[in-house]
Amino acid sequence: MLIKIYDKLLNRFGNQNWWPTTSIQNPEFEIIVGAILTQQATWKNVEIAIKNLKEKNLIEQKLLYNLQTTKLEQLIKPSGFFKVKAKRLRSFLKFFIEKYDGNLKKMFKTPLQKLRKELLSVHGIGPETCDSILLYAGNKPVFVIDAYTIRLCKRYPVIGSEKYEEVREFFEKNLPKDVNLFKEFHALIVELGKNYCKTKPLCKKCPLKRGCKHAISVNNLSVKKNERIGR
DNA sequence: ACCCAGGTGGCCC
DNA sequence: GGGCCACATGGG
Repeated sequence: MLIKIYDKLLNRFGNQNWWPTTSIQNPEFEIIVGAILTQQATWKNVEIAIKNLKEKNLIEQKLLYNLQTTKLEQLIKPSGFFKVKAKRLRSFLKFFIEKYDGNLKKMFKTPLQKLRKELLSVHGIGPETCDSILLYAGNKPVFVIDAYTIRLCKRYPVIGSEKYEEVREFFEKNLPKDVNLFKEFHALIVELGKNYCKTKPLCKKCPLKRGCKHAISVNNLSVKKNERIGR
């Protein structure tokens, strides 16, 4: 059933090729930085912040950790919540450097569930950021759940849960264990959410709406006016 | 002038 | 366990 939704979304929106990176020398690390910076922010703003870091060649674990906090704050300012995010980046870097010597291969060699627990215990890394790191930087078969996915579950009650862990397990158990599929599916759900699942009623072209040419049987995925998700 | 974004932690009950 | 709040910039 989930794979059917995936097909509809892929057919409608096309391949998203997540995670977007520009770095050739340290793309996985850039993904981790982006995963923290994109918390409750638009990707456009995160791109500016990453560009600022990149211009100073700071997409590198130890260089970034050695940077003064106030300097870091100024560079990531466009991504919003900049003081909080500077602190969160530094908590991750402290963990990453002290525990794994800033070595990505070493970190991702850790047994998945153990690493997941470690990441979740880092200040500022919650379930979505943690799983984004595991999936997109570490290529681990972990499905990323976000506010859009929860929204989808509310309106398409195949899962019967709106709790992060339960929804994640449902997706992981009911899809082929395919990292690239996980990457694309999550990206497509975000694309759907950005286009159709916000406060406005669903557009006629929504692939999850009845009557649409890509329709599946979903009653109503629209969000009530003034409904707030994720806070 | 609102409202929102690829969340998270703290505090309260 | 759930409900509310702060955090902050840039775009619609």
